[in-house]
Amino acid sequence: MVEENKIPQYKKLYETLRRHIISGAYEEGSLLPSENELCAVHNMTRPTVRHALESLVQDGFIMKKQGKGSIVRKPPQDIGILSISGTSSAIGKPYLRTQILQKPQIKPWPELFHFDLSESEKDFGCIYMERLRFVNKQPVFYDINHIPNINLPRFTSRTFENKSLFEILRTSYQIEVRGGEQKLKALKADSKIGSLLNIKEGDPVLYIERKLFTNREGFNIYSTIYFNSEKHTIFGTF
Amino acid sequence: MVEENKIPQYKKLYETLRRHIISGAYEEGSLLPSENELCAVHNMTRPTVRHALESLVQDGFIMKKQGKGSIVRKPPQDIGILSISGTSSAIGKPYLRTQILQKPQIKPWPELFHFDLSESEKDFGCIYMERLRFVNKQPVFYDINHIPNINLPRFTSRTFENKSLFEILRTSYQIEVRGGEQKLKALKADSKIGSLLNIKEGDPVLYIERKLFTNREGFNIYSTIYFNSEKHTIFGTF
DNA sequence: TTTTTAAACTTGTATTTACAAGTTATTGAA
DNA sequence: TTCAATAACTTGTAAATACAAGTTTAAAAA
Repeated sequence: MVEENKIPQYKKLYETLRRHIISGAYEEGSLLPSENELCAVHNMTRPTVRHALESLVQDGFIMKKQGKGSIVRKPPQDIGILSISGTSSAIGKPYLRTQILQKPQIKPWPELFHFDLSESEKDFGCIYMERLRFVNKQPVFYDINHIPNINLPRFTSRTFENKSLFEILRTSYQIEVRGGEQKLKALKADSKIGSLLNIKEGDPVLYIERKLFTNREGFNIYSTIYFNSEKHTIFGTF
Repeated sequence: MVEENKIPQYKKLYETLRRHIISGAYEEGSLLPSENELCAVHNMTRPTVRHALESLVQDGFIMKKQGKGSIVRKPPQDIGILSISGTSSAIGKPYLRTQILQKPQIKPWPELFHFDLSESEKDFGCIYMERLRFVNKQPVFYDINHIPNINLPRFTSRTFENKSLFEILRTSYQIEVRGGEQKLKALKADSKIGSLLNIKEGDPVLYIERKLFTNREGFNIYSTIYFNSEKHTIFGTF
């Protein structure tokens, strides 16, 4: 009878609540249904519900208070790239458009790469994609992503327009970002970056190199980001 | 019979294991005792032990692997400016020199402030200080700090040379940073910043505004940072 | 009316039990 | 000896239960 049921219950509840919070079903500062109510509604026991809520706390979607309840926190709408929680919902949807400059394609790893690769990562190729993100029709965000091509069926044929790369990895492949490291600096835009981000050559841009660890052994995501901070800032909580 | 026993068992186990890991009792990459062993040794049940281990995972002290065990991770000594920590650990200490440009002094809050202040913060004045940090005799780091003047006896007469502001707050006043929010952007250096950081006017600098929450209610630390990323980057793990 | 008390919530901690799933070492057969 | 199957580990998920502790609400007493 149970067949497609590979995803743990607490994770399904996590996804459900997360979706509801992001979509605005719960007011910021309001209370989630109590643990016992969630038990009844979703037909689980309290430890399972609490497991889901703990993940939501960890990702900054709720704050718990003993005797009170779970308070909806609604993580920053804008670019939460600096915090682990925000990475998937990096940009608030209403004002954001994502343009795929380079659809995901399988390539060998670059000769000169900013980070050291594990053997398993080297053996498999990498999936490469470039995106440009717009806020209010202004380009603010140019990112280059390298993802090891380890068991990601149909990945290159998926559509990423207005969808979070991390959301797809998490919901379709059960790959979750567990942490990472990053380097930041301010750079002068060269002609390519300048034209992509619609700023003058020589103007300052925020440059970020990131390596994101996931729950899958030897599976790291590598991103290079150029950010136009003329009218926007990168926001992060920790 | 039970009297002093206010701290939950899982927390005590967390502290014990954390202490052992930091002290070096476990080799990096080695395995912690299995959950069942920990149950037996500390006389607790597995959920309790797992609760403690989850906290250790969250804090980066171990990595768990199904079927294998809990792998000791020994988190970086210097956490870096982008995660929860003070700026003094942003860069390896040996090469860092700190110059106090403006000794801590009590002032009113600025008229125009980047962040909203709570009432209690407004009522008390603020302590203001400016620092310039050098790596290899090159200035890389200029920071402006605003701290609410709430019960910090003798704070302005302390010496901060080569000492972490956050270390003093933690050890002398029991104030710990619990989290925060920050905004980042790339800016052109104006003449003042350029001369301070020894770069040309118009060169890009990394600009950071931070609000740090502490364990004391209504006590937040506000910092503005200009970073010379010509030869250095800001590194962070999360 | 105001204050205090108690009840009815909420989340926090903890035990006990069971089985699933991944890893490693051992055993047995080729 | 070599390889494959198995057993004995490990952590992961989940249920059912109990009580502690903090918060809110409503009832009772002043």
